[in-house]
Amino acid sequence: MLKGKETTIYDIASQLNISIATVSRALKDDPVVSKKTKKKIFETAEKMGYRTNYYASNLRKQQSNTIGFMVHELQSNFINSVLAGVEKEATAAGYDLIIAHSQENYEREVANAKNLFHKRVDGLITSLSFDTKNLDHFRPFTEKGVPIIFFDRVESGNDHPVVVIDNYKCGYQATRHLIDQGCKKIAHVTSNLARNVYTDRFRGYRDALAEHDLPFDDSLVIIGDLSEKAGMESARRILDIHPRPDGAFITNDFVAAVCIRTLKQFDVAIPGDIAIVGFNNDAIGHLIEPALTTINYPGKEMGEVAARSLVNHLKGIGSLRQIDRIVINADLIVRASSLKKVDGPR
Amino acid sequence: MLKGKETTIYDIASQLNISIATVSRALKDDPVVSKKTKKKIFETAEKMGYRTNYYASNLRKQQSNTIGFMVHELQSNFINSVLAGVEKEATAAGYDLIIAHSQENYEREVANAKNLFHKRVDGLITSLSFDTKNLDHFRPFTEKGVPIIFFDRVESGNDHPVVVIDNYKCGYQATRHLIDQGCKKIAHVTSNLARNVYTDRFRGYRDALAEHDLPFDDSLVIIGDLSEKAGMESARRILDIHPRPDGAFITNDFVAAVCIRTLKQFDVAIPGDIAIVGFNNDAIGHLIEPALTTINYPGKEMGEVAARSLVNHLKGIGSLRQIDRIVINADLIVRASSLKKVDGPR
DNA sequence: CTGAAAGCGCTAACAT
DNA sequence: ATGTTAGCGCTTTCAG
Repeated sequence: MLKGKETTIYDIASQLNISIATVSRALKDDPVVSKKTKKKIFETAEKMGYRTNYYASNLRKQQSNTIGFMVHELQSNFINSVLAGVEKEATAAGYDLIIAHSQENYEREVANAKNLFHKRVDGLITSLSFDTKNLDHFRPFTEKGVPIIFFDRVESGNDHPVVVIDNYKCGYQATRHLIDQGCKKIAHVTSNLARNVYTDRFRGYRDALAEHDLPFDDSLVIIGDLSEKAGMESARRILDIHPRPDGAFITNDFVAAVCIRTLKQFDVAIPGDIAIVGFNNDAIGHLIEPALTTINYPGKEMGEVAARSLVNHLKGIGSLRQIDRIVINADLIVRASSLKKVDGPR
Repeated sequence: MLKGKETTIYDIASQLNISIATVSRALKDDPVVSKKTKKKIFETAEKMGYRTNYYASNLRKQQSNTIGFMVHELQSNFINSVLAGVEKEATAAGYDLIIAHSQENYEREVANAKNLFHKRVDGLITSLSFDTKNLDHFRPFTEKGVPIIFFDRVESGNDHPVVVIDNYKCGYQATRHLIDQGCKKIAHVTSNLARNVYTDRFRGYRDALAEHDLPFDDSLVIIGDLSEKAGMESARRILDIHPRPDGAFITNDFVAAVCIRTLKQFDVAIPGDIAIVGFNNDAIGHLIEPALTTINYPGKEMGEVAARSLVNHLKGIGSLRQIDRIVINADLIVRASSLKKVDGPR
C-alpha cells in the first residue's frame, strides 16, 4: 500500500479534463452522468489502476460499512456455521466483517466490545460468553444507535433483537422422545444454567418429565463445560448413579460423543442400556457408533438471517426496532443412539 | 454511528484550550507531551466519550491496519483452527481482519482478491481454492508491495513466502507406518492431485511403497472431493478391488471417518481387514471407532505463525523477503485404526 | 514541550 | 450534465 503512487479521482479528472465531482459520480454509477463520460471514466480508471479509497469515503460519509461479529469461541462447528452464513450475507451486501472472539471470557468480551465500538462498526452480531454477567459493555453501541443482534446465547429482557431457536421446545422434544422410547430415568448433561440456551433446554426437560409423571431428580442433572474432560467426567457421573439412568439428554453433540465413547468403554450398551440424545447436529453425530440422535441446530441459516436482518436495517429496508426475536426452525433428528424400541441400522 | 455528535480531538482541544496537535500526540502516547497535559487529555477524552476515528487516521497515514484472510472454505475444522490462530495474533498486534471465502471456486477467489485489494489490506494470508489455475489475481498486491503469505494449499515457484507442513514427509510417514504394520496393498484416498498438499502426500506414499519393494498400482489411488458422498464412494471403490487392500492412507479425517463407517457396514474389520490412517487430527478422530490414526496438522499454530510473520514484516521487525517457506511440525498420531500388530485400546 | 497549518481522497450541497 | 467548494478527523512537518 506504500509503493507506487495511488491513482485518485483527481488523477482521472485531470487526465480527462473534467471535474472530480463527475468522476466521483460516475464511479458510483450515478444516473445523472452521461453514458459517454461514464464510459471514458471507467476506462481510464481501469487503465490507471484506480481503486476507491474507502477511508476517505467512509470518513466523509461517516459510516464504516463494517459489521462486527463477536463470539465466545471461534473453534466451534456451530459458531463457524453461523460465521459462514454471516459472511455470505454481509459480503453480498458489500459489508466487511470484523471478527473478535472472547474465549468464553467476560473481560475479553468487554475489551472486544470496546474495540469494535472504536472501530465504528455499523452493526454488531454477537453471542455472549460463558460468564458474561451484564450487558453494560454494549451500552455505548445503544447510545450511538448502533444496532446489535444477539444470537444463540442471549440475555433476555434487553431491547435488542435476538435470533434463536426454541430451546425450550427442543429440550422438551428431546426428552419427550426419550420418554417415548420407554426411558424412565433420564439424566441431563448440560452446561452453565445461567445461559438462556441451557436454562431453556433444562426447562423443556423438566416439563417433559413432569407431563409424563416422571419425577425430577436434581442429582440427574450434570453440569460441566463443553470440553472433552467434562464429557468423560459426565459419563463417570452417570455410571455412579444407582440405579443407573436408562436415558440421557446431552445438550452438546461433542460432549455426547465423548460420553458415548466413555460409556461404551465401561460396557454400557447404547441405546440398550442408556438411550442418548445430543444437540447441534454436528458432523460427528452420524460418524460415531451408534449414530447420534440430536437436535438439528441450523447455524448457517441463523447467521444468514441475523446478517440479512441487520443489513436490511442498516440500509433502511425494514427496521429491527419492531423485532423482538426471530426464531429459527430446529428439529429432532432421530438416529440409532436413542432407538430402544426399534432396532437401529446394522 | 449517526446518532449524537462524535467527540473529536478538536472538542478535546478547545475544551482544554490547547492545540489539536498536542491532543493527537498525547492520544498516541507520544513521549514528547508532558505528563500533566497527557493526563488531562486522557481524562477529558474519557469523559467526553472520545473514540479514535480510524478512517481519518488511516486516510492520513495511508495504511489500513487490516489483514485479509482469504480461504477456500470457512466450514472446515482445519481452516477454523488457522483462523483462530490468525485472529489471535492479528488482534494482539492491533490489526483487523477481513475474511473472504471462495467456496472452492476460482472465479470467486479472483473476485475476493480484487475486493480485498480495493479494501487496501496491508497484507494477505490465503490458501488457494480447489481449482485455482494461476496467480494472476495476486499481481496487483505484488505490484503495490502488499505482502502475501500462502498457507496449506500453495502454488510452488512464486515469490511469496509459504507456511506449510512437510506434506511429503507426512505422506511418507503415514504409508511407512502402514507398511510397518504389515500392510502389503495400500490404497490411497485423496483429492485433487494438482494441489501441492495432495501431490506431496502422494509422492510420500509412492516413495514409501517403493522403498519397501511394494508395487505402485494406479488403481489403488482413489480421488474425490472432501464430501461425505465422496467418502462413501471411496469406500465402495476399495471394496471393489480384488484382492482387497489391507491398508488405506486417506488424506482427510472426515473422509476417513466416512470410509470407516461405510466399510464397517460391509463387515470389513478395521484395522483387522484394512488398517487406516487419516490426516488432520480432527476431533472426530478419537471419537469414532476404532480411533483414527492420523497426522496431526496444527492449524492454530500455522495461523499464528503466518500472522506473526506477516505482522512483524509490516511493522518492520524482520522481513518476509528472505523467507521462502516456513515448515510447521506435523506428526503421526497412532491410534487403533491402524494397529494390526498390537491390539489397540479396546 | 506546544501550536499552526497543510493535506490525505472523497462526497454532497450548491452552483451553473 | 457538469463544476466548485467546503469539509470529514486525523497526522505531521515546520516553527516557535
